Amino acid sequence: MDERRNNLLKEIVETYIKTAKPVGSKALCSKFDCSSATIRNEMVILEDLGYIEKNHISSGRVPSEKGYRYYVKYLMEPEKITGSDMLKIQQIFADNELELSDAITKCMEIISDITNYTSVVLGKNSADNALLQVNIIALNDSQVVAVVCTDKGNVENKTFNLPNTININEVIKTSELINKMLVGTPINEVSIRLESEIKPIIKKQIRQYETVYNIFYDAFSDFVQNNSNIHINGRTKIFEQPEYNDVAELKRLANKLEDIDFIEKVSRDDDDENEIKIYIGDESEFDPNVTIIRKKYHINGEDGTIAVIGPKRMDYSRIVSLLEYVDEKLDSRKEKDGKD
Amino acid sequence: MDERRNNLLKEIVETYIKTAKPVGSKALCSKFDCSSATIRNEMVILEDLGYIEKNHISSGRVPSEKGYRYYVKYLMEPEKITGSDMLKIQQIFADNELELSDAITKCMEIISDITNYTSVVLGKNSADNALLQVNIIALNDSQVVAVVCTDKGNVENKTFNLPNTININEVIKTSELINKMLVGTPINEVSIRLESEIKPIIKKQIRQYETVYNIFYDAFSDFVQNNSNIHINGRTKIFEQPEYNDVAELKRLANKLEDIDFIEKVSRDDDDENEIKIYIGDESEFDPNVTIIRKKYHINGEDGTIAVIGPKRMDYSRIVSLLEYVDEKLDSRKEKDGKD
DNA sequence: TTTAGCACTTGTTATCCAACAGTGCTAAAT
DNA sequence: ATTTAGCACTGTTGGATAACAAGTGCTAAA
Repeated sequence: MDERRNNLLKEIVETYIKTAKPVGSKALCSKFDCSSATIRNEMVILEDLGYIEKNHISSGRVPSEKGYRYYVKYLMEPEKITGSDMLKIQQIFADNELELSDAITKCMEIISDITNYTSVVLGKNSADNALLQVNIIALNDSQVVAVVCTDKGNVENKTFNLPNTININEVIKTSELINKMLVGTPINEVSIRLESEIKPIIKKQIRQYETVYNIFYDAFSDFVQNNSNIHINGRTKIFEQPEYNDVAELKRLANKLEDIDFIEKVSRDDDDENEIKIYIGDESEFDPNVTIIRKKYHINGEDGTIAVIGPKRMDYSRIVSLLEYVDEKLDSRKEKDGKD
Repeated sequence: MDERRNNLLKEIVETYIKTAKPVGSKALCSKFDCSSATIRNEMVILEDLGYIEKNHISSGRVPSEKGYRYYVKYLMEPEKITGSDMLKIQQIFADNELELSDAITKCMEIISDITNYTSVVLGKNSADNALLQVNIIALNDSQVVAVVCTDKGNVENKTFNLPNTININEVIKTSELINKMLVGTPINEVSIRLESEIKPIIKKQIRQYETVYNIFYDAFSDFVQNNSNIHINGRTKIFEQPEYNDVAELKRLANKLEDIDFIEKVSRDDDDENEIKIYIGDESEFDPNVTIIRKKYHINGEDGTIAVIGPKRMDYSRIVSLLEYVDEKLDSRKEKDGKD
């Protein structure tokens, strides 16, 4: 790939990102100071290499996924954030009373707003939380609330109806047992130890131990489920992108964005690396028609993910710059708040 | 309106509900044992009265909002729920361990599923809840979590950073004081009694009583704010309705269903009456292109609203029957659980 | 290696046409 | 007084066709 060919691909990708229309040879000659025929010759090569595609035999060229990937890897230049975008984000972080997770969510709302993409924040990942305390509160003689609290201060609660064959005291005793034995256990391991350590003990003491066991089992599994708090912003913003301008695709995407499993998959990043990651269409397992740009954050002991969902024709450099800027601002917050 | 005319309108509305296509005169003659011309003559009158409309001069007739309203008020007959629908709802209520609000939500999920409409549940209005217990859990020596629980089983929590001039034990003592004196107080009156009864006492015992007082004050006011929990089910189900089968309308509706203000307006029913209410299109202030069917529930001291959002061409009698059936099942639950 | 020129392909748009569904109206029939 | 058959009229729909725009590939000359 000589320089002109690189520049040509870069130009094609960037014009397509801007216009959403296939890029023809004529439109490019002025930029490269040559005739459209020359451009066409080069285009044939880029097409043979798989970086660009045609919709039909006589249409302009559109970047392929491979083309986007190449662009992102080698050609893309960091974009300078505009003053007004910067200002909006700065204002959020200027408000020191705003809790960190709220600030992050607000940032992503802004990003959705100014870019017309959808964004996701996965915060308060309770994976590294440990059990601090479980309380049983009796509402009346047949209903109890189980309140689970972790060392990071995450709290979840669940109400249960007790069959009248079970005495509330038995439930309370079991909770005391858990508080004695399992405090400090990572929250997602509690269920296992509940079975291996608590169950055998209460088996000897409580007749209907299975039911009591289930109460706690449910309470904890509920916790693990509920506590990955995900915020999705501008769910309908992405609908404004021209690629989704037909009914079938719109419905498909709407369903996808409603699907909590999809959103979770998008925002869950088990990798250790901290840099920005880009998933383009079918290349990833997410969705053939979207690109996802994702960044982990780790700040004051709380970690999570921020992600942007847009079309494959996404403004890569802008989003990368914005996410990096948010991250930078997060770092500055770290110095202020950080105690651990 | 003589009987035949009523029957004709009923037939038109019901066929349109079923087919979503304008109803012509020919299709109706067999049902009324007369010629299409006779039907047409009647149709002209129904149109003059404003009950039906034409899309264009030579199209079949479509019910107007006034027509739907008349149908709902005078013509609609209760529909018998099918066995399988009934079974699905029964199964939910059969599970006695399921908390009431979860059961209601599950019901509405089912209804969304089988009808292809969107549904909303507004539950746990804590207005008439009373304080049951407040717990202070120490995370470390500078952070505590205050967990507030009401007699109806609603729980909220809030984390506080303690200035190091305050001893955690002072906070815990205050919580014990509250638990002794204010249990049973309606949750929205707690703040007042906190000031008039608790504050004077801790003033004598704690040097920085103002800060401690503020912690509890914040925790309780937070509670009152946070507790209207809304569930929306099958947000994209309604997209399958043919009336929304074009891009612009689809986007409009999607935006509306994302708008929390809209959803809140839909589900908040300040009226005292308990019967099912039906809001048809522009007739109400909600949205020109949807019908909302809504029912309040009041069960074991917890009250809320269930609502279904569909096209104006909604299957009114089916939804009314389903909502009534859910309500009936809720009542049966009342007898089992209810002790207050 | 570049370029002008040209034939060719495809999508888009407009127009026309016929088939169709359904109406309103009139005049005759019941 | 109702009902109905008949007919003219009016939009909708779908297919065919033509004109046009955008853009390509290829060839031959610069």
